Amino acid sequence: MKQPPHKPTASELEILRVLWTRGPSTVREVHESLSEKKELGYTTVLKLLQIMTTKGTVRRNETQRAHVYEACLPAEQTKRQLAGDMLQRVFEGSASQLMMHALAGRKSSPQEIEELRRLLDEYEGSRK
Amino acid sequence: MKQPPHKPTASELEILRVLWTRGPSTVREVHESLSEKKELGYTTVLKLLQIMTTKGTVRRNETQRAHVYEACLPAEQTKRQLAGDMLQRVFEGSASQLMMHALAGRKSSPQEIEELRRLLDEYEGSRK
DNA sequence: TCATATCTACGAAGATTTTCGTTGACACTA
DNA sequence: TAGTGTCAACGAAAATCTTCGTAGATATGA
Repeated sequence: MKQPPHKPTASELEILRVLWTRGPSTVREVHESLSEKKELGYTTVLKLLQIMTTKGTVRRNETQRAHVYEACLPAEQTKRQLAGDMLQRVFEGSASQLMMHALAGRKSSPQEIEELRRLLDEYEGSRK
Repeated sequence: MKQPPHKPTASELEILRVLWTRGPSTVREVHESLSEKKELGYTTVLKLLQIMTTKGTVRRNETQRAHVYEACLPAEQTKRQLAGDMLQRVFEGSASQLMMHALAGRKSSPQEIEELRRLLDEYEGSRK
């Protein structure tokens, strides 16, 4: 059966972000990367990766002694899922509301605003 | 001391949404509102509201036998916090990325796109 | 007043998440 | 080959979340 992709927890997301940027990595590599930001035991990362393996969030290559893990889904897809989930759960599906609240309380550069406009044009163009 | 507002859990958010739309409500009212969507015990809702009270997410008026609960923070503020949190945790602070992923995989009406443009103009205007 | 309904408080079970310690296998090196 | 370091597996503790049953207080109505 094909189960819907699990929504990653906060910790799982941190690990996924490492895998997305580094590409396939060993536990040690993921651990070192995360350690730059906060203290975290090696076996904690290992356990997380093992759990994520059973959940199907990541897969691993066991041909080396140090198994090599990688995300099953591309970053784009998971991010889209997360954004879509919040869109429904918090903003009743209104992208405008989401955007408005995301922009509020932070400083966006004029470049970013310009980029957003460009994206809107692009999105509109792609669907006509 | 002033503690940072707790990030509501999934269930707490469902309750908050009821309180935001209905305004101050009793447990029964919240329960009935939620029951339209899914089955849920009365005491479950009661317990949630009690927990949220200790967390400071909601406050209650106990002058009536049926206590009346209301959200401590306005919807706007909590939504902004949730959107900002995801912006950081998932999209490295890039609003463009967030919007792109939110728009992907769903159909936005031309009206919504127009609304987004309007919001950008407004946002830009407000900060010059 | 007595039965019934409504309400809060309490506690607790089960699930999930987050975190590690320990153990035993394996590999490198002096 | 003996010692040292690295690795995965396992189990489990602690925290948090989700759900509800039960008990006791309070109101209502016949």
